[in-house]
Amino acid sequence: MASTAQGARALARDQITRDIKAIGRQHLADYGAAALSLRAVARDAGMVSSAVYRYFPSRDDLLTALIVDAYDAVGAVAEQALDATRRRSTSSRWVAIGTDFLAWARANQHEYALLYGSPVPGYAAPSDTISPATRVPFALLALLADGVERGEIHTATEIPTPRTVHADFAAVRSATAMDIPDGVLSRGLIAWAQLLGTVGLELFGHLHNVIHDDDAFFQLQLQRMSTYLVAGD
Amino acid sequence: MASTAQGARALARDQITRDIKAIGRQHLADYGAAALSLRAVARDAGMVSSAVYRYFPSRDDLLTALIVDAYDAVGAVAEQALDATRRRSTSSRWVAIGTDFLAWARANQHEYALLYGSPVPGYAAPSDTISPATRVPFALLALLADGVERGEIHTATEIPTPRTVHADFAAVRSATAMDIPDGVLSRGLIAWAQLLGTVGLELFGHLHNVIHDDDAFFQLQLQRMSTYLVAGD
DNA sequence: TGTACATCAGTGAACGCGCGTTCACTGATGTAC
DNA sequence: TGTACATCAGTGAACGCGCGTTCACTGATGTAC
Repeated sequence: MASTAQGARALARDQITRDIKAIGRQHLADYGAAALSLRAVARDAGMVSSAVYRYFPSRDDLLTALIVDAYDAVGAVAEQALDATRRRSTSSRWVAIGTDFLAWARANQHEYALLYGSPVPGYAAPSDTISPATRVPFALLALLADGVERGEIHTATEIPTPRTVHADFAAVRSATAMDIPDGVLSRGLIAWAQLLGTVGLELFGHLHNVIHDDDAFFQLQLQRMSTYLVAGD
Repeated sequence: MASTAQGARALARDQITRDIKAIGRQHLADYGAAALSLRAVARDAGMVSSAVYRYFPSRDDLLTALIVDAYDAVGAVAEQALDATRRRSTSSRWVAIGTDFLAWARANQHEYALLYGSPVPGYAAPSDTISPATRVPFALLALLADGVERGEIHTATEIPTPRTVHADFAAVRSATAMDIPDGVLSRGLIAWAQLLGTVGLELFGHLHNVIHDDDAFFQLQLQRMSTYLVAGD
């Protein structure tokens, strides 16, 4: 109960805050982040524009709230995929996470662009967004740590990690308390970049007229990447 | 000479067109694509806003011209890297192209975002942009074809290509007249996506406070990817 | 070489638009005694 | 249970802003004879 269920006024406030965010999300989906306007949201919410200021102190705060929600949504998708596949091989878990990630991105194109595309001009993400932003990468790291522990991931490597990068990787290990060797982290970041890159290629239209069966293509690439992730160097 | 050197009026027209584009490019770099405004460009060009309409029929046409220029610029970078490394191994050529590509992206962040980031809201790229957009991918395909011909790229694969994707890949082969096997094309697209993904991760700030030596990190990832590209499956 | 006309770059005012944000206000809901 | 006051959601008007685009115009540059 704590802070959730207080007076009727507080309940109404929470509800309307949610409504405004929902409308904002819809506007994001319809027109994109740069076009998100408090006045338009207010219109759709059936209130006068100044009323929205009772809920969000500025346009950017609304945008921040939407970004946080989006990071949480896609983070939950990744975590859930990780959970649901606990019994499967590391490589097939990678494919599963990637598939769900793409599905979310397709269903929420503008939110995806907001999180992983070019930054919104004039908007500087505040620190509130940092922690939710780590949920997906964290889930991927957990997958790697799991795979290493199970002995499913090839850990030896012939490619040396530069000293400075080794230090950064070591910091990741201690910050997450996950014991993932340099080579595996490097390969993991390749796979993560490849996932983002492929989703971007599809969503932003760079595969138009080149790849026609997007699903089959994406599966093939995920498959290949997952093999590399567990067995490559 | 043809159409380049005509009367003085035509020369002046070309020059001012170039000036306007240069200022537009600067505005892109300073404020981003969504903030590109004809009025602001006109101000900086020392003309009244309506005068710009003598050179570009609308804001979107100016944006299109900038996009075409940017695709041509980065395309030239890739082609030049390909040319300059003709004597080197396929894997080191990949690293070279990737390095130059990143350098261009860093030096032209907003242009990079314009080409490979999220689409500009409300702007639909006209067909004029298609052909310049293919220059980088085409250079990469040429690298792959070269590598295959020289026998430097491992062509066998244990991962089957779905029928529909095979058809798309076959279309690429016949459109480009380059004989690149399915598996190599698939790996090439992984590498291309990985390159875009990694550049995006860096430019859009997702490696902040995680990776500190960006150059070393990028080199490591390029290195690893190039090994996979020529020798992986 | 000189004149008459056509072309074209650039001007300045105006159009209508939507935006973020502020502010004094009204009236309903909640709280303390 | 009832009254007095405080809190707060929502109103409506206003501010100043920058934008894309149009239009009738002026004056300079180019072209045809």
